[in-house]
Amino acid sequence: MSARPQSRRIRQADIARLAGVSQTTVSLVLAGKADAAALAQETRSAVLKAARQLGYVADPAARRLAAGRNNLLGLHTFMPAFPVDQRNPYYPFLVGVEEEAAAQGYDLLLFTSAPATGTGHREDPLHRLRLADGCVLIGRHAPVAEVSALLDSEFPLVYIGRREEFGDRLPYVGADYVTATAELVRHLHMLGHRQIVYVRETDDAVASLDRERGFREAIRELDAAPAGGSVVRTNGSDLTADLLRGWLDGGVTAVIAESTDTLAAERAVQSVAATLGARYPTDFSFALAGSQVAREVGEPIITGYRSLKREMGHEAVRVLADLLSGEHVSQTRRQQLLACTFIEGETTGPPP
Amino acid sequence: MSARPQSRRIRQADIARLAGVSQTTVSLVLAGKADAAALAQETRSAVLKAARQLGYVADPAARRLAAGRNNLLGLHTFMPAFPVDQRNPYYPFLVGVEEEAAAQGYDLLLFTSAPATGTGHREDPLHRLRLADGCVLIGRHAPVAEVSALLDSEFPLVYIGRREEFGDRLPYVGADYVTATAELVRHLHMLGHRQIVYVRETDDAVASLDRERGFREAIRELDAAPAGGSVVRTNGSDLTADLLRGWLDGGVTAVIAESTDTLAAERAVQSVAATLGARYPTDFSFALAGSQVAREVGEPIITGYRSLKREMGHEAVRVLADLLSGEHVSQTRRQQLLACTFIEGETTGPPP
DNA sequence: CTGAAAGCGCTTACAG
DNA sequence: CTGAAAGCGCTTACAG
Repeated sequence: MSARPQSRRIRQADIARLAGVSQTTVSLVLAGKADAAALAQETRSAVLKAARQLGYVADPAARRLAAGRNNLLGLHTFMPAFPVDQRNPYYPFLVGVEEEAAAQGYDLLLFTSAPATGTGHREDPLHRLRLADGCVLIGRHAPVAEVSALLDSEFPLVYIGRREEFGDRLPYVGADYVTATAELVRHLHMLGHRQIVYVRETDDAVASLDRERGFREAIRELDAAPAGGSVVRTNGSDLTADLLRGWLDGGVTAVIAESTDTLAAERAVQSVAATLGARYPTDFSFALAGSQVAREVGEPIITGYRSLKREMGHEAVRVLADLLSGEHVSQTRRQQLLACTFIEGETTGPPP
Repeated sequence: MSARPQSRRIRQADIARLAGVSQTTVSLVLAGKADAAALAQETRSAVLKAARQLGYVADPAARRLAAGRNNLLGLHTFMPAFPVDQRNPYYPFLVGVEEEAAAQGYDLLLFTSAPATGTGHREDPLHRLRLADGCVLIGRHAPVAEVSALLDSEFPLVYIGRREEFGDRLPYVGADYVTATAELVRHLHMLGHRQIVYVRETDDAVASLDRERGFREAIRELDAAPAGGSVVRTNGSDLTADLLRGWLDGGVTAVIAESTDTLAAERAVQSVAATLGARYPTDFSFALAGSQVAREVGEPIITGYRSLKREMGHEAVRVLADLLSGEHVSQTRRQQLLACTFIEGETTGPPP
């Protein structure tokens, strides 16, 4: 027994029969193309009336197959769960993408299910993105082979977050972490800090590389009053209280923790600081290369920066829509970085 | 110029040619169905090898067209903007629907764009829901004609929220507002209140009718120590401080405000109470038939009840998925009400 | 001005 | 054990 809905869908052929015209004519009228202008007004109204009467809606798969598009924009995140929970750091992207998709007149297809289809051969889960006209992608890591395959077939894709694995083939809307992180360092330097430790994730996502680069560049440029800066990688559990103690004893007065979706680095620093009973900025200044996800009542505002996630979602959809409509999209817009907003919090101040 | 990829995709026919078999055989092998077991082992390996060699990927649109289903679940709210904003009272439904859709292996189609088609004819906006295999509906009011049309064509639909406009034709997952509101009244009665005013919306959504019914029934049942209960309708602006003053002077010691997505009743009461400088529960007890949307810091917790929105989203998708898979769904599950959770807040206490 | 026909890339009875 | 054929519901040349 097939699992398809028992109600036979209304097809163009049904409309054609009711209106007394050919199925081709129905297609022409409903497509609203230039060709339709050539059709007699009464033929058109007959078709439209019949279509309305029957509650016709085109089958997206058929349309996609025959014409190559269906007015659907896809959204996929490389995560086990879709970021529909508001505390998910990716949630604001979803809001932005949804808003702009609606504004552009596209419906949004959320590729939520992880395992793809149930049928036999293990195929690339990304293939089903092709059901939509184009797709917005989000995620700290992008599977290179799968995304490349999609790009090879010229499937329209826009990534939220800078990517460099695909050269100029993959359009993206990213955040300028390099500049924002450098700004953070200059802020600390201005406050008087001369020994800063940067704690980061162990994995080399592009976003992590960018933040670290901003840190290193800023340290290097501060030649007027040279600052020491060291970069430490942590998996979250290998950062001990003794280690932090050692840094502070050795003259370190400020710590920057990279803020990613795993929260590994920031949690690690916060946890050992708590063990030490250290207080910000009395004992040392603490800042995030990124922003606080959710501040509990009573907790201090942590210095850092915020990327304009919602706006990134908007712009990603705008670029995708332009790509789909065949408009020329300049290279500067195809791969752009949006500035972050500096957050001056309560955890940074003059060195002790 | 068509927007489709110029690079011709690899099709099953290409594999068939390379492997020296028919396209049907390729389909059989790649589908991995039971039929494939019957195929000679060498035929299968030849096909698989060729497929791998050519980098074959099935076209999802074609597959879905041929198989007759989309694997798409729709979600539509009868609102101008989609409740993707976390402060929207419908947001938790979205989360629940998304989670369960993912769990059931369906992708989620958000019908976000208001105006439907881009092409000519002005059609019923609901028609495009048919794009999915089935659809979850949310909203205080349901457009009867449009939803009926969908039901007539046996399009699988599940409503979140009780509906009575469609008899037993429309499956739903609602909240038991009758019981919850009655419980609220009994709570106030137990505290000693004998004169209670119930302030509600002016429009007769099903949810509003249910809450009022719970109020009336509870008042009627409290015959051991009879309580007075009156129902007042407000559009939000016609409730004056003098009116409230009059109630209190007349012996009313508790006010229940209906909490809907418009917030009309609860805001009206809160606002005139503020004008009067009244304090809860010192001057009178205040409760919501529903729950506080967002509590500001310093504000009291308001007594009321919470519907299990996320769970309602889950169950709605489960019912829809069962409907789609052709499983029998019992009538008690087709139209069910989930119990609400009582919230004992800080705004109710003994009468002054 | 309108229709017959081919074709998009698959699945699925049905033959043999 | 395998293939020819019909068909899913559209779009799009191409005829007339």
